[in-house]
Amino acid sequence: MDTPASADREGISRIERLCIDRGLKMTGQRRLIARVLSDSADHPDVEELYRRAHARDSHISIATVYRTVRLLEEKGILERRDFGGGRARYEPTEHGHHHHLIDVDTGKVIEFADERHEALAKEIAARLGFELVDHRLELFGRRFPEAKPAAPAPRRGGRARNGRDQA
Amino acid sequence: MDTPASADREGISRIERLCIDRGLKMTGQRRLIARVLSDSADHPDVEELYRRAHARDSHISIATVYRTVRLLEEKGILERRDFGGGRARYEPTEHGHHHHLIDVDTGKVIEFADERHEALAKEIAARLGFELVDHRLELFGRRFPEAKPAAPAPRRGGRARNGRDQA
DNA sequence: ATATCTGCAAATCATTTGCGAAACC
DNA sequence: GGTTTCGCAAATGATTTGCAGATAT
Repeated sequence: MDTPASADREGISRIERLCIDRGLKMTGQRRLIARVLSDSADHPDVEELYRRAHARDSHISIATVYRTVRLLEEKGILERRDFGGGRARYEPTEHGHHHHLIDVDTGKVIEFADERHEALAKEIAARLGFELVDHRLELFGRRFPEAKPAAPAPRRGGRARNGRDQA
Repeated sequence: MDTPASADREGISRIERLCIDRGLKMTGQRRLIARVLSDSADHPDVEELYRRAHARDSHISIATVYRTVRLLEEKGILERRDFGGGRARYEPTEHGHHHHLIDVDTGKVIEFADERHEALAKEIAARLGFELVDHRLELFGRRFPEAKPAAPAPRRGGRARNGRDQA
């Protein structure tokens, strides 16, 4: 038997632990969202988080997911990302400074870190007269040998439009 | 007398030239927006472009600015940027691959280019099994010696919220 | 002439928020 | 028990769009 990353034997998920440590009031829905987050290895948007949470307990509303995700971001437990596509995506704060490579065909996100890049960024900022507070690097790439299956341009109504489209 | 970058003696602005070259129908409002863009050295958002255009001719609507800016982006004349703050910002396509340093206190954007970074990005993508299609690097920094004047957190209603706030 | 563009207002979309009811410490 | 959170629906803010009239080629 393997215990999911979320809980050790019906216990407390990693994210829930962090919430408790910061003194957050743990409601059922927060516990649920924490568990969903702990089980997620990807970078879901709010809609997706809601879907996953709703699947486990349909008594949760998307407004609560929005509120919780924002709260956790303010508490430094989550980080908001914008990869284009008009929706914010979230990932747990943790693993040191890393960056993202977005597969332009599938929208999949791959994480990576690179020491040389960290040093270079700091150096560039200094050259311009700034102390580096933060930085982000996003690579958009295509899997090496392959013909892409010609993705249809979605162009859906309303707002939402950004550098590139998401999956 | 110096001629503004937009037009050589009542003539055609740089951006308008590009529009004509791509065979766009040149209406008065497009000509105006083209001129405003040609005169802008910064990275204005649509609201700001509308303000600048409206100042020259109040017979223009913001819907037209949105439509034009999108058209020019599709034609490869403009590039859309997202520096956080919930509004897209635009800059003319031109000067080779460059990146941005955002002053976290003022929201000002400084452009820079760095050969070593270009090479490094390509190398990282390759290491991960991808051909680099595009990439973006954004540095967030604070001017070197100085105490920041403690900016109040805006937190305005509605949507709009991103990594960092804009100026 | 005629296909395209513009203005206006209404529609969308992601996200936030007011309010009374329910839950946590 | 009092404060905080929740669900719902309505409000927001950025952006898009339908439609009738105005325009560029």
